[in-house]
Amino acid sequence: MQDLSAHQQCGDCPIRHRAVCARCETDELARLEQIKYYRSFQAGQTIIWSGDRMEFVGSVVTGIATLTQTMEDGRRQMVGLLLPSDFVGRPGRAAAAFDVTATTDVVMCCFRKKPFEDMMAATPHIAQRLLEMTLDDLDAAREWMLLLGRKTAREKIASLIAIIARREAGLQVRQRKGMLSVDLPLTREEMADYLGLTLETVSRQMSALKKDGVITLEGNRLVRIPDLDRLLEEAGDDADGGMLV
Amino acid sequence: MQDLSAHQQCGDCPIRHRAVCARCETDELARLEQIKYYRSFQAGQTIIWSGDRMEFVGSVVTGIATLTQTMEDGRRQMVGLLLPSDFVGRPGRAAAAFDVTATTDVVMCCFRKKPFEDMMAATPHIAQRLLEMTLDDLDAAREWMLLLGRKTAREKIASLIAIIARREAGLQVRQRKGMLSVDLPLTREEMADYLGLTLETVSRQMSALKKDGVITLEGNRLVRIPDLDRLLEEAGDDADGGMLV
DNA sequence: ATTGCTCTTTGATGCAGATCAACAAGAAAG
DNA sequence: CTTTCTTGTTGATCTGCATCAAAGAGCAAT
Repeated sequence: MQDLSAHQQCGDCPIRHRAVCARCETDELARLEQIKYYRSFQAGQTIIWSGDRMEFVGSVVTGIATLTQTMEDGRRQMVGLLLPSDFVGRPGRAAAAFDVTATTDVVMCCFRKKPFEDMMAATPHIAQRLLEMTLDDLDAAREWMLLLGRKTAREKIASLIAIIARREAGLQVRQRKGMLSVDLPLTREEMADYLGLTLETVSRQMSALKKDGVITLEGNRLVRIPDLDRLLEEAGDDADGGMLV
Repeated sequence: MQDLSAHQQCGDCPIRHRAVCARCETDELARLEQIKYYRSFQAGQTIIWSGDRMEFVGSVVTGIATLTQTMEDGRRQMVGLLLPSDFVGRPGRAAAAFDVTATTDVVMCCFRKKPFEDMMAATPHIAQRLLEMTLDDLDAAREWMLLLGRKTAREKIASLIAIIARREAGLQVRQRKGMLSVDLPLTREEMADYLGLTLETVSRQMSALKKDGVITLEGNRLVRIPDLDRLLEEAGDDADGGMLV
């Protein structure tokens, strides 16, 4: 089920300025354009199985995917949420360490691993950008460790909503005018997997935050945030939300 | 309290082949040698405060340091354990995101940030190695997310011992001949901060693992592991311990 | 030897979140 | 319109770990 029809120009790409190719000059981009190919995945489909040989790396162009780890007895923990422009795969490693699953329909811009590695060795701009993105991912993972290890269920939910709001808002921390609203890209169960909770606890805490006026729900997915500061307070973050750059 | 007397040659450095300089040629090493300087920190001393301007980056040469995050009400979560050869600091970022604290006496090989960044831009070997190390750190952080989000207290303790054993053994997963023993570099409280537990729970689970013959204790710090497979089983990891490379 | 540390162990009790269970609300299929 | 499936909500109960509390063990200083 692959849609290979789209032969988009890199210049028009919606993630051109944020993905691993962000720093590339036009000639470098032209070379990438030659080796790239698009793949589409349906919602629910597994993109990469943990332990499998990785034959490609790539960027999420549209849609949302998750990175998860599963124990033998079935306990699951999501270890990353992949939004458009996020990079998938690890150059220099043969086997995937985590499952990658499409949560919505996903289009990826892929490169076979070997040509990409060669390209990376020859193109410092790609390696530089990948380093920058990896350092960001590492900081995000470490923030998540605080959440998983020390926050209460209520704080976890508030943090998740705040983080998704921040990422959807294009990294603007504050946006006081008008009421923020966030379209949660996750089911209750996926939220639970991300937060280290059960889906019942997620549901209960969502209801509690709604009852206390911290959020409003419109359907199951659309969350409105009347007061972002209030939400951040509930999240237990210091006021600035931890954006340093 | 800085010991600046040691003017070690990079060629003799104990972390020469594993640190950020691992891939450097002799001429590159010579340039690094010119801008490096050593700093010593006493056990318990804070090396970097979260939020402070980072004026230097560097590698742990000897000793053990921790990376921690603290909430306003005092809840703490360790987000990284820094052993010799690990890199501290983030090129391209002005302020530190986490506290770095010396757990034992620590010697660091430091570079002022700006010269190091310049050097990195000019020396692909350094950037390459840093990318590789950062990707490893990211994988480790994600493994830790599974531990924090889904493992029981007993599994957490077993996992910690297994991971430290693996790192101390120089990344050899198995070493069946003779009994493994591990010198825990952490107090019970530090273990608790790392595992998202209280120190009482850590103490209880250590006692339980000892009672069940999974480990033996010699003093408070020295742990002997009669059967590594048994320990890995208790850790809830799949048998291979997750080493992919 | 005694005092005062810090670190660790162990016990008693309480609670946040897991587990078990039932039901509601759409949405898609017949 | 009814059936079935998926997803979410809510209630009742259980339990693993936190919390509160006290005491032991090792070690340095006096």
